[in-house]
Amino acid sequence: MTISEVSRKYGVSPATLRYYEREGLIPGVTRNAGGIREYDEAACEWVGTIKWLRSAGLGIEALAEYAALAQRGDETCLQRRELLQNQRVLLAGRIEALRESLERLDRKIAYYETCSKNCCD
Amino acid sequence: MTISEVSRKYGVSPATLRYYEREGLIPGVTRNAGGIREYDEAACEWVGTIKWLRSAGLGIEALAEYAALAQRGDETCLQRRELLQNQRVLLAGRIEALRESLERLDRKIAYYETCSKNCCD
DNA sequence: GCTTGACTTGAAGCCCACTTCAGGTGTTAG
DNA sequence: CTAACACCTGAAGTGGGCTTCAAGTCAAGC
Repeated sequence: MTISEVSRKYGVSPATLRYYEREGLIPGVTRNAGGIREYDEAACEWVGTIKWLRSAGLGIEALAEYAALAQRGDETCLQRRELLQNQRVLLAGRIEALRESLERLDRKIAYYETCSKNCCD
Repeated sequence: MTISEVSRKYGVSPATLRYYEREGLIPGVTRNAGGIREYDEAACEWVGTIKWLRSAGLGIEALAEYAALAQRGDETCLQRRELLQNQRVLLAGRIEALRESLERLDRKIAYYETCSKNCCD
């Protein structure tokens, strides 16, 4: 697959794909004779994985670490699991904080609905 | 209250308080004879409100708009409510997306726990 | 042979939300 | 008198995560 095909498939811009690769997030992207990127099945799936791990809040650095571990093979399974577990804790915390903010926002909106002056804060 | 007192009370740095004020987020901060900021009760409470609205995901621009509306008085109640309702929708969407990512992350971690090769993605 | 279009690279730019800096003022303590 | 300290200002810098730019390469079509 070419970069533009992968781009279309996952909704990630070519520039971002190049950026991810530079940062070591997508192992195994090769070049053809003319120097053009060639994404094989595995590289392509990495893009998908990275995309959703990004949406789970993992930063570029954490993903680079994860990708580096994955490249070292099965012996790093435990470390990768730990990495994801740490990220899971962070994510759960963020969600909980947002959930509380949402509740508070709902209470404030409710006050605005019984619009008696400046309401709660 | 001085800036450093407000800073301590809400855990917001003096630099950030000045920044917020510059951006119009904290109406009604006055200066004493020497030009030093004087936060009255209302200004102080604004800081608290802004702090949690920030944590609810409102950006500086939205907060500036909100503050501007609030300064125009009770007649802007409806607009403020709508602003908050729009932000509520955004926040709920973000939470839902994160919740889905968390579930997916949990599934991936579970696969790592029955560690048979590279697991799901 | 020449243009077109998709690709390449390194470097610079951008947005957001601050943070840091440089230089200055005003009040208080010794 | 001066040193310390908390404050002030405008401007520049930072970090994360891209995005844009400039300049170049290559294969295909006319």
